[in-house]
Amino acid sequence: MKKYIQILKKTQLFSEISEEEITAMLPCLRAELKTYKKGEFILMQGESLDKILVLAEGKLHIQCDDYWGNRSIINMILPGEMFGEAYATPQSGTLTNDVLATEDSAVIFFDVKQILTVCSSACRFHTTVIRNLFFAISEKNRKLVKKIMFISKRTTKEKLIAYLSEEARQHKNNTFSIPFNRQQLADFLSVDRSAMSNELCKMRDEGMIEFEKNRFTLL
Amino acid sequence: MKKYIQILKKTQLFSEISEEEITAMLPCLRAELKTYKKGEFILMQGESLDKILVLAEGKLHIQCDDYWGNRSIINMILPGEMFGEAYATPQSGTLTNDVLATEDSAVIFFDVKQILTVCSSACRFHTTVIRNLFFAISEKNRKLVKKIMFISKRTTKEKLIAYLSEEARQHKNNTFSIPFNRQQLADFLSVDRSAMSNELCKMRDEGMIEFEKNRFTLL
DNA sequence: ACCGGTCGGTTGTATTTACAACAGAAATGA
DNA sequence: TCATTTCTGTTGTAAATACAACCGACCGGT
Repeated sequence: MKKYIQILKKTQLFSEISEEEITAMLPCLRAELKTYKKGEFILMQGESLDKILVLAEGKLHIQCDDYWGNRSIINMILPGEMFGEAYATPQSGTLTNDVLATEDSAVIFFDVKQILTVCSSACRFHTTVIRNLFFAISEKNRKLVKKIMFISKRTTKEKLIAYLSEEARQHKNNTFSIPFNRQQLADFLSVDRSAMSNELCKMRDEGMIEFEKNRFTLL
Repeated sequence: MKKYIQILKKTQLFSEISEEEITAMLPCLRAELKTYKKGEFILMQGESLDKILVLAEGKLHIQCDDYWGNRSIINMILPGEMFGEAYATPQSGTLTNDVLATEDSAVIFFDVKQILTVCSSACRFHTTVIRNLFFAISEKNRKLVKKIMFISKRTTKEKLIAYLSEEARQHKNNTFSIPFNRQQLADFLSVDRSAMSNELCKMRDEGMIEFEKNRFTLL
C-alpha cells in the first residue's frame, strides 16, 4: 500500500491533503489494496457495493454487455480516478455494469460509510475528503453528460467529430492520443467498428483529420 | 418561499431534516426563489454557476441544441429534484447545456459554497445536507448511466424496449405513464420522431405493447 | 522463421434510419 | 363556435448503418 500513497496524494479525493495525513487516514477509511490481471473483472453486474474504489495503477472499463453480446463502454478509468461511488449509497441497489481491467491493475477500496461519517478526532481532514468526494462525483457527472452528447449525435461522423473535438480541447492541442483502440472507441461511441473505420478514413481523405494508430490530428 | 418548505422537506437534499430546521437553514444557505413561465430558460449554455437549484414546481428539461438544430434532451427534472450541482464546483467551467421550463415553474437557488462550508453553530444539520447532496448526485449519476444504456442500443426498437422496460420496473407495474410526448421521447432517446412513432406502432401491431397517448402497457 | 492472435482497413448487402411532406385528431385560444 | 396550433401517425425516398467476411500488417512467443 505504501507505494501508492504518492498516487493517492495526486487524486482528486485526497486533494489538499498531505502524504502524512493520508497515511494517517488510511486505517480510518479502512483502505484495502487488491490487484487484478488484465481481463479480470473488478466488479460485476448484480453485485452490491459499499466501497468507493480508486484505481492506483492500470486501466479499467466500466462496461455493459447486453443479451446479444453488444458491448457498451460506459466510461474509462485511468490511474488516480475514483469509481463505484454512485453505487455505494444506501438507496443505490445493485450494480448495473461490469468493471473490467483492460491492463494489469491495482485498486484501493475505501469504506464509504467511514468516509461519510465524520469521525471522532484523528481525521481533521475528513470534511475535506467529503468535499473532494463531491467535487469528484460532480466531475464524473460532467463526463457522463459529455458522453451523452457524443452518442446522441445521429451519425457516426458527427459522433467522431464531437468526440475528437472534445479530446483536442482537453489536450489543448490539435494532436493527441486517445486511450482506445478502434474496437473500444466504437464500443464507447456505440457504433459499428467497421463503419467507424470507414468513416475515419473518409474524414482523412477529405483532409479533416490525420491519424496513425491512436494518435490523431485535427486539421 | 414559505409555501415551498413542505416541498423541500420531501426532497432528497433535505431528507431527515424537519420543517423547522429547514426554515432555520434557508438564510444560511442563501436560498432564493425564482419563477419561470413555460418556454423560458432557467440557465443557458456558456453561463457559469455557483448555485445548486431545486425545482419546487413545474417541469424542466436539461437539453442541448447543436449547430444544426438537433435537440438532445439530456435529462428531465421533476418537482423536488436537484440540478446544476455538477456545474457548481470551482473546477467545473461553464454550463454545456440549457435548462428549459417546459411548464410554468418555480426554482429555489442555494449557494453551493454555503452548503459545503460547515458553518459556525446554527446549522446542526449541515453535515446531513452535505451527505444528502452526495446521495442525490449519486442518484443523478445512476440516472445518466441508465440513459447511456438506452441510447447506446443500436436500433430505435431496442432503445424503446430498454426505456419502456426500465419505466415499467420503476413503476413496478406493466402499465404506466411516461413524462414525455412523442417528440420529447424521441429527443430523449436520440432518434427521429417519425421513425420512432412508426416503430411504436409496429410493436403495438406485433402485440408487444399497447399505448394511448403517454400511457403504455407492456404485454 | 514460423505460428497464432490481434488490429485496422475494405467491401458488399440487407436492414434501418433520417428527412420531408402530408393528414387527421386533439388541444388551445379568441 | 371557429380558427389555429400542436400532436401523432403514415408514407416514400435517399442516406447511413449493422453485419459478415476477408485481407494484410504487426506483434510476441516458441
